[in-house]
Amino acid sequence: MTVTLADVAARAQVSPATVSRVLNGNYPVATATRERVLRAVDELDYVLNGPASALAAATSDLVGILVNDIADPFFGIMASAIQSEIRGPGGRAGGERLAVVCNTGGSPERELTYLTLLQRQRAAAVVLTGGAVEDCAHKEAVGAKLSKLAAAGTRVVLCGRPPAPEAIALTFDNRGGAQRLTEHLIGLGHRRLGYVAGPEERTTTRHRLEGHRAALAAAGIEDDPRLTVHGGYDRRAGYEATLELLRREPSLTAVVAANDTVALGACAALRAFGLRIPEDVSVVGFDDLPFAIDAVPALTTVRLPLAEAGARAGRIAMGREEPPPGGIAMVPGELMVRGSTGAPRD
Amino acid sequence: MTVTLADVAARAQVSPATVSRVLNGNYPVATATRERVLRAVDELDYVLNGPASALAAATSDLVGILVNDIADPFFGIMASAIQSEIRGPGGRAGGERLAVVCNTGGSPERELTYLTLLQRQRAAAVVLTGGAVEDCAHKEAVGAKLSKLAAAGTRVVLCGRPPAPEAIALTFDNRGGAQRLTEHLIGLGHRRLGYVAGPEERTTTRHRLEGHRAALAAAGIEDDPRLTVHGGYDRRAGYEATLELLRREPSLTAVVAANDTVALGACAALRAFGLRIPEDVSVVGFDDLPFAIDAVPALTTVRLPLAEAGARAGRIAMGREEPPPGGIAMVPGELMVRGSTGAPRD
DNA sequence: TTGAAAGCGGTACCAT
DNA sequence: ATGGTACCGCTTTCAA
Repeated sequence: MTVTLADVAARAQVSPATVSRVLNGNYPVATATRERVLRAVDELDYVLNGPASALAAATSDLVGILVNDIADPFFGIMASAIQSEIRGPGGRAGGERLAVVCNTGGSPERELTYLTLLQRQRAAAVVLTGGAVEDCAHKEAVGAKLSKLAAAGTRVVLCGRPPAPEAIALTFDNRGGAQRLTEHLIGLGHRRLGYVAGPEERTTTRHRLEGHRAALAAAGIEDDPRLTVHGGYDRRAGYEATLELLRREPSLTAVVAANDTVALGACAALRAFGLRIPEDVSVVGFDDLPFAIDAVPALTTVRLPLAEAGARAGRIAMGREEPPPGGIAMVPGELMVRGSTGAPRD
Repeated sequence: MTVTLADVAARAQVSPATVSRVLNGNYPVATATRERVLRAVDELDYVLNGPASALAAATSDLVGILVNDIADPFFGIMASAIQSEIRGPGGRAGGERLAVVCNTGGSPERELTYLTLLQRQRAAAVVLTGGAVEDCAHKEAVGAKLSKLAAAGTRVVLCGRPPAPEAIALTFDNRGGAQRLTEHLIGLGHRRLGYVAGPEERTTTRHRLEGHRAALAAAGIEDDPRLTVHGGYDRRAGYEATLELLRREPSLTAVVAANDTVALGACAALRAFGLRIPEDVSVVGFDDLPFAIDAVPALTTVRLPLAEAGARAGRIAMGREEPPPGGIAMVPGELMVRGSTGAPRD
């Protein structure tokens, strides 16, 4: 049968309480005793029972990370950064925390389901990453869940989505970044810009679009609604949206994509159309994904220190860093131009 | 305080046992009773206590997925597919399983640590993805851990690494794929091929390299050791290894990369050197990542049905699919040529 | 079909 | 510094 703490106690000739104290290291234990216990642990090849421990202590070592699309490197980088931040002291039983990466696929229902699952597991912390769905009912449901989680002692962090009273937030400057991206193209002389937006009803989609429109307005360019096409935050969506843009307005000289993954799809569509980048059409994308660098020499991106943002989220989640004033930290975008986005042809 | 199962029982005027049976749905309960219980659950907003449940039932709903690099889309795709496969009936309390994506970073120690953590959590299943480290001691340690996990009722699946007696394996044809990749270039007339290998002591690295060498040998091309450079499975490593290759042999006409991410780095390095792809140098990579498609029109890849492989791993992990004969299933690669890898210049 | 009650394996308070 | 021991909340025989 499986070895229990009592077995270890018996072998080390101490009480279960002492073994527990040694294992958790949060209580003074005589050195000789500790060694005896550790030896017994080793000899019996004892492994702590997580559920039992979590039950008794009313908390677990799990840290939930909700992402909209785990196959998107954007979230992989975030998750990676958070994960590398949650290790270290403070956790139970050896200080090892387990990151639980949950893939919501952008679905509101699954988001709630996962939050319930994490609540059920008595997670130590929960980090929600990426844009949030802008649906009133859903927003309320999530808010209620987060409140309950927080009340139960789970630390809650929002990363890349608007702040909420229930949690600490780490936000990106989506509006500002998008605005500067479009300004950059306008500065090069572009006037007919296609915009490949993200999914409707997503905060990131709306904010970035607002930034784009602000830049157009500031330059006195009419905002033709036909030049904005919505779709998912994936490559295929970028591909199809761009084809649609070309159908609607074959003479456009630049395409702004709501994120890098979408930008890749846009590039593919342009090429499929026989257009060269950036000689015929310039393409810019939001975010700063390593792989996008190679997609096309002239890809321009707004650099978001994603890894750093993720690391900060992790630190905040684990309570190592003082929550920012008002519970909100803003991570500004930093414009980065790679190669040259060409000037318009005609 | 938090609502417990006993509270629900009291409100529904039944015993805790009945509530438990309703929640787990694995026992006959009168319809009227069930409804009364469910109403109480709803009214009290009851959430099952996972640890308590796991403790009593001696098993949990957690499914561990070990990946070498969560920021690499390759693993994101795998994890995503597995995650979407593990839902459904069979799990405890509502059939909802929680995928735990663990990022080992390719480190043997962390791999073992995570396995221990999952063992501690009494995980329902564990899926190890990607190439394994080829160190005898480590291999033994992992084998021992897996045996214990299996003995404790955890299903163990290996996906993309060599089979082991302790588990069911789902393998890729690394040797064959790599061989055909190189054969393809040789067929185009290339004779001076650089090979950007993965990290040393990794099964995938060795097998793909073996395939490459087999192709060279079959074509009667000398295997110059200077034309093989090792590095990590990331973009930066591919970049640096390619620079090193160019330094050693400026006249090479093609580069074979051990995976797509590395291929991207190789492309970047060639461009930094002022070389055009594929006019000056052809590049091919292993795997089939969506983003790689856009990196350069002529990128050639070996197509691995990653999502399907991941899904199968998930199914096997959950016992929905019969383990393959001998516990091993082979997922063959399928050569896919995109655009044209050019013939050598001279 | 339902209830009673004995664990499951630790934790942490209270003693000593 | 260490031991004794009530719980933690749910599952699951065994009875009724």
